[in-house]
Amino acid sequence: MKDIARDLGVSVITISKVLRNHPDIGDETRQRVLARVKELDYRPNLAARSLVTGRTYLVGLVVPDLLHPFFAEIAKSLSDVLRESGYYLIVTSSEEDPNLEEQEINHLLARRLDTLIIASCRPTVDLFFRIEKQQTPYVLIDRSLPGLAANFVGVDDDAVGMLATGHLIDIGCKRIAHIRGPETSPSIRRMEGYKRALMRAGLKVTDDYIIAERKGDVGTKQRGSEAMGQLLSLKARPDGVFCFNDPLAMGAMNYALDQGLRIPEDIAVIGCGNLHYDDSLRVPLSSIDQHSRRIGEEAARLVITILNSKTPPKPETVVLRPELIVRRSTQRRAAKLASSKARPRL
Amino acid sequence: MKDIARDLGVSVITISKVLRNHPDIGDETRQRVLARVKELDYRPNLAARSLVTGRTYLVGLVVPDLLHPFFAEIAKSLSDVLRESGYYLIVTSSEEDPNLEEQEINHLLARRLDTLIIASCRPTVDLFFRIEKQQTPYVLIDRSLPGLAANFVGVDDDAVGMLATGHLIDIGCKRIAHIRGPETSPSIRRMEGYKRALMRAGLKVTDDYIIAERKGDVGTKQRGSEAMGQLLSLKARPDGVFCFNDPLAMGAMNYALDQGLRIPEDIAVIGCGNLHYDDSLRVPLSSIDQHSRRIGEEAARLVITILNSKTPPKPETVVLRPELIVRRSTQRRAAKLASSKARPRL
DNA sequence: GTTGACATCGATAACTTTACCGATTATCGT
DNA sequence: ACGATAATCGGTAAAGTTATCGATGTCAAC
Repeated sequence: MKDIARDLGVSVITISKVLRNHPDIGDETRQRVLARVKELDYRPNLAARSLVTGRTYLVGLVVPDLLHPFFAEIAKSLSDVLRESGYYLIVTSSEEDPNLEEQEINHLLARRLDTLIIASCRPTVDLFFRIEKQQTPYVLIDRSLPGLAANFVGVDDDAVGMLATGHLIDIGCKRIAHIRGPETSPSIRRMEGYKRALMRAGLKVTDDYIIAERKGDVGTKQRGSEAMGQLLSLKARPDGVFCFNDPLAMGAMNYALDQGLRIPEDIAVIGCGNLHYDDSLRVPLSSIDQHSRRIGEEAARLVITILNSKTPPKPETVVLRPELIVRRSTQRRAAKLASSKARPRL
Repeated sequence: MKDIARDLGVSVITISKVLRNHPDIGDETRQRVLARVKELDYRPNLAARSLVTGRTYLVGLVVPDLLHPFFAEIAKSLSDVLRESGYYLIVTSSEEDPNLEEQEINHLLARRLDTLIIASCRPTVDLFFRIEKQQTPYVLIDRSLPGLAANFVGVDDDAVGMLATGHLIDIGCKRIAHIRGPETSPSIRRMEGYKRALMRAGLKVTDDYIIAERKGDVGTKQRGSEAMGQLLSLKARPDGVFCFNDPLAMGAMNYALDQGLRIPEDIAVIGCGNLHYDDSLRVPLSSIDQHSRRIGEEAARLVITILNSKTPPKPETVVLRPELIVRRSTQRRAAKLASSKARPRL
């Protein structure tokens, strides 16, 4: 910047103002500066700018697994929306490990990011109080924490459980099992929805029908397969399964099919996530769409709102309504199907 | 830092040295400093550090599509390896648009990132010369550019084409078609491999059998479906198809199956990428594994090597050997199958 | 007692940019 | 012609950290 200023016989401050579209500068000077800037292919040092303005124009994203299409889609839509406002995304994965998550968040805090977006696997709220003490705004996505008044964007997981289970009931299932996810709010809520739907239909909740996620996360597809094995070995074999997410459902379906069972005739299966390949599977998979893209977009919108307001606004909660997508894995009685909009995407 | 220094009656410099494990500091002082640092939950301002050291400990990743599992897997493995060395990843998507890619790279250059990792969709090399002028090291992944001596990590795409096409020939296909990808080096090379394998087997190359990627990227699965439609309308219908990647193959298979064709009996299909769900599809998909995780790991290793060496080392090229994974979509003659190691993952 | 080696700590300057306010000139109404 | 207002530009200081080198103290060796 000094060089340009010297070359043009103006001050460094003038250059700085031109670069930020400050209205102080006359048109002629502005043009001369811009010309020279382009000539030298000059770009201001954003680290120095951050130092004095206190803003980095960086937003941190912490997810449990970048490979999971659900989080990948969120990352993508987040990145798209934030970019339009000049913010960039620095992503990191917690691998579903609370300690790693803490470590990552600590590092991101040191970088003085403008906001954090977190799909947390932490069981307690202490870490988030620390974040608040640092004055760093944050937005929780997908997973909420009890007793924490924070910005949150996610789907109504209670409704997810009810919708999926209710659908299985509608098509005539009597013994409905549930394969759970990791110990976080979505898994808990979806199970509650599952139980409520059963009770509402006069069916009783059987503990044997609820398969918990194991600790060592071995990869959800294989886990789904194992869980289905467990279910099929029961005396009263279930005739419908609601899986926490689609990879689990894939594994579960594979196992059942390999055992010679028919889906949905012998056992119906429904997942959650509505992933892109659901309609291309051995048996196209019914699922609950949780609007992952919109979660990203809403979170981005929230972030921008927060960063544009002088004083931190009070926490906002965005809860999206899940949507039932019926495919063959639950198409047992054609009569009952009102909304069979299997939307083909990508 | 000033506060801590004042509290402890030492200088700011001492604090700084302790924080960076500089050997200058005595054990007792070091402990006192660390205690106070922990007490205040203090973290040094990395923007200021960047300003004076000239390093940001940030690595930029530019990919055409974050949602594509291939790039998602690379992002994940990159992030994992880089984190161990204290580097973080800032990711951005070019949406397969050369102009957007340029814009993104410009922005990343302004941030003075330590290295860029790029899966480029640019047709020319000019932009990369600009990057070199900025002294920012970079590593190309997946896609190389002709006439550019740069660091590169990717798979041997010529071998991919030969391996896939050769496999189709081995199982008895006579009229082998190819659905291409976007106009980048992998697509070009794979087609060359495809042609060479045909010629080597004494089969002739038919232009009608080569379907080019359309400009407006509508989502590869649907594109695969359309391409298959085009192929099936030919007088001499092909009996084998090699698809540029697995999503294309999925779409192609869906269309063929919906038309009542049998896979692989009427038409065999092979893709590339070996994605996690390949073995759960309507017809489990044969594929070429391009070792996406290792691409990320090797790229990360390269980055760390570059950043640890005082002077920029001369460009390194890492070419991985592709691996054939046979599944049902090409299992026509059981005899020929030597390496049917369908590796179940996730 | 002097020398040298080593361990420990600090002073100064620099990195690049921007916020804040003051200075200068031009324009305009009366 | 005068003061007032607006437009345009610049000076000073500050942001939080680190590199470099110099300063001090300790101890052993001769």
